[in-house]
Amino acid sequence: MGNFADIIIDLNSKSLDKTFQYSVPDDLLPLISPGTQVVVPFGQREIKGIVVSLSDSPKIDESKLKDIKEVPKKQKKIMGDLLTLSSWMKEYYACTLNQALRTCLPVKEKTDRRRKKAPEQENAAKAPEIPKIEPTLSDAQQKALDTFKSSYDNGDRKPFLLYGVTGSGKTEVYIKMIEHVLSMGKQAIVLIPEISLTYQTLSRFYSRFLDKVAVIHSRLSKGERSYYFEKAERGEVSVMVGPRSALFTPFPDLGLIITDEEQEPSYKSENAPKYHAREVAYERAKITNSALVFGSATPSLEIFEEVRKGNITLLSLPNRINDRRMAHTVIVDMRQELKRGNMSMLSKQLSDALTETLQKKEQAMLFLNRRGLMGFISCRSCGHVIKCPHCDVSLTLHRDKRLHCHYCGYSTDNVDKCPECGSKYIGSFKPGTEKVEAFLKKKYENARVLRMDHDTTRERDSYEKLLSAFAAGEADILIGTQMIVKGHDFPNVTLMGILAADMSLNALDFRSAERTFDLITQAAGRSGRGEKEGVVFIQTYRPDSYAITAAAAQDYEAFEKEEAAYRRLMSYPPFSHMLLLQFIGRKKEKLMEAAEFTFSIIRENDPGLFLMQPRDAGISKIDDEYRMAVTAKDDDRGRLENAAALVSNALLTEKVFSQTEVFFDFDPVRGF
DNA sequence: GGAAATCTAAAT
DNA sequence: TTTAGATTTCCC
Repeated sequence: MGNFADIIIDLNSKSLDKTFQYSVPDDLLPLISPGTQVVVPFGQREIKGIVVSLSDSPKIDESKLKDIKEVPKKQKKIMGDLLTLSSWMKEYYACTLNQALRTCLPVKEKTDRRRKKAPEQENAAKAPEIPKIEPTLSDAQQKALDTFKSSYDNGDRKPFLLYGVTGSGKTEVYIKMIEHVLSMGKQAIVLIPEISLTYQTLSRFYSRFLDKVAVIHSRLSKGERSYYFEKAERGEVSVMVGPRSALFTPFPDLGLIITDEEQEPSYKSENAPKYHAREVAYERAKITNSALVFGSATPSLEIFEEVRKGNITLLSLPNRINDRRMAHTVIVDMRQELKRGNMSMLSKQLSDALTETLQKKEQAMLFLNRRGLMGFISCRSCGHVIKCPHCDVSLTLHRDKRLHCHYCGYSTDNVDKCPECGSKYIGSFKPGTEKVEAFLKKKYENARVLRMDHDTTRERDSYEKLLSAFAAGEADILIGTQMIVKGHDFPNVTLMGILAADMSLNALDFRSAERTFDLITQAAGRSGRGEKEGVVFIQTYRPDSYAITAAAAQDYEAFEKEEAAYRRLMSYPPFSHMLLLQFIGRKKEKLMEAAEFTFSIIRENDPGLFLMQPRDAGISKIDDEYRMAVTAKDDDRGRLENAAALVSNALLTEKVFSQTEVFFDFDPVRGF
């Protein structure tokens, strides 16, 4: 019985997206079932694989079958529900089964010998420090919790959206929801966007769940992550908090998945399968009969549309706890500033407010989503822009007096004359965080300025160090990119300046308004979280755009209404589905042939499908690789899955694809 | 993903 | 005709 095993080989190739059959030696028989990781001979060498099914008969000539070599001691057996989830991902995202399995089994089995300290001791050390406060819930919080509980107890598994402004106490509601499912002997997963894994949020989970909670984040080594997953599997922890990969925690009896800040783009995976944690959470909850909760202050249009259709139950937390007021917001029209002769990056209003804030010994945050000194060097005579020789992007000047590419890491000396026409009138435009930092240090001599961006947070723990230094009042101004706007709670911050609010608005991407609204709203939420009232200045060249005005008014519904109308008109998600076929390769001509071929076979197979002609990607070259795209749209996602499957099969047989890599991205969240 | 097998073209 | 280099084919 079951002497033959169908195995997926753990090699990343489209041509290996099928099972290979092996015979199971008698001594290994009791160890093997679907989901077991094994080592098998494959070609000349030995490769890992995963058993997906067992059978009693060989499907090819038995003499050709090889034996399974071994079942590794430290073996990662994939849970039954994750195996089901993998097959779903394969179809839904048009990836190989191996890619799906790797995603669901994200930890390589190589245990890190150099683990510095046993992670559970960290927890134990942290927990007692923090008083176990159980705040009494507000009426709205209590109501949300009661609705969840009764629905859960009734076995109703309709998902929830916990919709509450920043500071309305969502975390406390999550904690109570988790306690409820834990009391039933189940386990819970809490997804948080990478960037908002702050000490403040985490310490609340630690103090309430003590050693029952584990936290994973990208700074952990493979071994540490593996260690927590094993604890989860053995039932030693019951709550897993982490970024999208935490979704695949192998809990034996999962009962609840919470996705906080569900609108965050970091929930979308960048590599195949390009899955969205929101969708996978939906599916895993369905498979395991778990409850599902999304949380947001600015819900994605996807989730809000589901609420509107009645597929998701809305739980509202309309007010900040202690009825603390939202900050006062001011839109500053930078075109007027320019007219008045103010060429500076700070408007008169913002710089006056900053002076006042510093005088009052309060703190200020300035948000600018561009790092470096200057994001653009161009010639005033001929208009030539200095670009990266390997990428289709302009170079950024940094403080080391060199020009850097933010995409491939290339750098070169700054220029003093135009390399095209030789003119010495070569200018720099678009200041970045470094420039603002330098400017502030000069203008406000006595102010202590901290900068937080990709460049100042490279080292391990530097992120936490910067934040805790600012929280401790060791600086007066924090200037930073989007990593400063999420989730942090600095009670002494009373001023937030958003220096270039339309930057994300100008991205050539149908989600740019949504992203802009979200960033501004989040940023605005940083100011005035303590006793003192806060103020927010939004500097923009497009003061009338609805993303800006709605964010300034902290009016989600107004924004959602406008944006939904636009998306509906253009048949963009969530009112339609989109398939973005991405072509990447070193040979431009080959790429074009592949894209054109793809276009024609889809067109031939489904003539009625909305399909756009092949085009260059928004960034047409990165790291010497050219990029092209073909886009399809349809209400019926299945129709797009069919198109993807068609292309996927063609990849195996058609040699036009030989020099080109093709990626499938359904309902993309960022430009390409 | 990598080794072996097969194809391709240009050097002898 | 040889041979290195590029491309394709297998792998249970």
